[in-house]
Amino acid sequence: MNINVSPSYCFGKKTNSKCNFCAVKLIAFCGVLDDEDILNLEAISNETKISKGENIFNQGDEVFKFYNLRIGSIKIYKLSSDGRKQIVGFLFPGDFLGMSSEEEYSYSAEALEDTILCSFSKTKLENFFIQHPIIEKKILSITNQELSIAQDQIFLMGKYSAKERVLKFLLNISEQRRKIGWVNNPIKLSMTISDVGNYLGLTIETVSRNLASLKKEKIISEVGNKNYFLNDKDHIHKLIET
Amino acid sequence: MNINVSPSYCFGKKTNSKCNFCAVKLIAFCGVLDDEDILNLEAISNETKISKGENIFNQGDEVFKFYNLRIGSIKIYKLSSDGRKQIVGFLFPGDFLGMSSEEEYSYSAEALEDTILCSFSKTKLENFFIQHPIIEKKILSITNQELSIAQDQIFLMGKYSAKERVLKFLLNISEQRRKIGWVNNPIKLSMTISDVGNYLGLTIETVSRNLASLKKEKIISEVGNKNYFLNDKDHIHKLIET
DNA sequence: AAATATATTTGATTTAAATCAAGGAAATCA
DNA sequence: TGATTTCCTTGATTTAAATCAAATATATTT
Repeated sequence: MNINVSPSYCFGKKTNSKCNFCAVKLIAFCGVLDDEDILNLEAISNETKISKGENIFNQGDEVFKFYNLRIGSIKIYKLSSDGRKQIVGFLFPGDFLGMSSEEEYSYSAEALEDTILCSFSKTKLENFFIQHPIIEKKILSITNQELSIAQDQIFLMGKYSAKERVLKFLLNISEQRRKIGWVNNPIKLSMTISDVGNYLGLTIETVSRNLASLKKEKIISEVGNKNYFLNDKDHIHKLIET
Repeated sequence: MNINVSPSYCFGKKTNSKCNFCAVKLIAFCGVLDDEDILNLEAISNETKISKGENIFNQGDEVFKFYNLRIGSIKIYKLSSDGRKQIVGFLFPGDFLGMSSEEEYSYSAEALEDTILCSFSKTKLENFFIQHPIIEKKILSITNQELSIAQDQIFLMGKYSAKERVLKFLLNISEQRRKIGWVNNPIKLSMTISDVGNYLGLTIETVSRNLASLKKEKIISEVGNKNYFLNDKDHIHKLIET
């Protein structure tokens, strides 16, 4: 018996649970479970650590695992057979990762910084879904959210100018930080300008020039390297109609 | 008792079922249900007819209904507050429509031709999901497929030239026709060139010019108005790396 | 079937962003 | 700590696609 555990946290099995003290518990897919069920989920989860620049999985690999991002950030991208690469999303703490409509992952996932994930065997988590329909419902809701984000990105690439894209990107990152309860202004970017450009359908040079011009117009400030402050969010929101 | 029903189709309740004779049954979300469950689904479904140019619902409307497209085709699009419009997808027979991660529809849906849908009250269909987990699983799979299609579109808009976009669009339509068991070459387009351009992030003129140039190069032929024949699919697939 | 409206094509010109090029700043490595 | 690599910025030039413009074809209405 562990006598070092603070009595105030000592309620039955909860004591041994990492999940109940997890920083992303409330924002992640597992947040819909009660304390007992979360222990059952924890029983089938493992910790996976990925170093900056390493891939979690590659497009075309057979789907064996699903992941939940706990610490760090990830870019997901698609490759064409002639070597062109398109980043289709960035993932942050709390985000779920790895589900596909096919037997293979439809994109690759690379850590933008040293990253820690919860990993689940595909079959075990799918069985867990059957026992706990609430979590499958939550995954469906998350997938619909991702679809909506992807459709917004199609809008951006079809209708926004380079300057609007860059500004919208900064707003999106800021909004994402707010949602997970982080400081959302200024925002320190974990991805390179090259990644930002790739994601937005622009070249590095165009992103750099537009960031420079936004700084010149005092719409944003750079406070430390790749750390951007959005000076007047209301004004910025008016610049980008949604 | 209906004595006019052909005996060979006369197995219990199935007799009265429209669903069991539905042309899109096998490709639609309801195709995973057995004959008995499909009758239960039919009991909560209604037929909705929409004329060409009419909207099924609008972006921002509260979600009251889900739909399954039976006959016709639909464009789904997003509007920004300054009036810009971006088509984010086209839907065809068998496609499911109307689910959102929010309380409101995140896009508008307009019929490209006279269209017939099965409609379901949101709450009734969600209750049906609880009784029939297999169908919720199917909806999750469909949503993941849609996400993958949206990510492919992001790739197209970020990395493909105008000519590649137009050719890929024709290939996609052809592939979609094949999947639902229709003639997939030639393909008669139900959307305008303006819609195609909007969807691909191009102007009408650019689409028209590129179709003309593909015709000149004998890669495609136009056999009747907006009816395109893909002359050598193997060759075309080599032109567009995936 | 003619009249009107809508959709498409083709040409001339412009332009936003890409490409080419080179120097400077950060990050990583030895 | 200095060396090396990777990343970012800024300038000059090019280019693919947009825009502007007008004619033609198709669809819809009367």
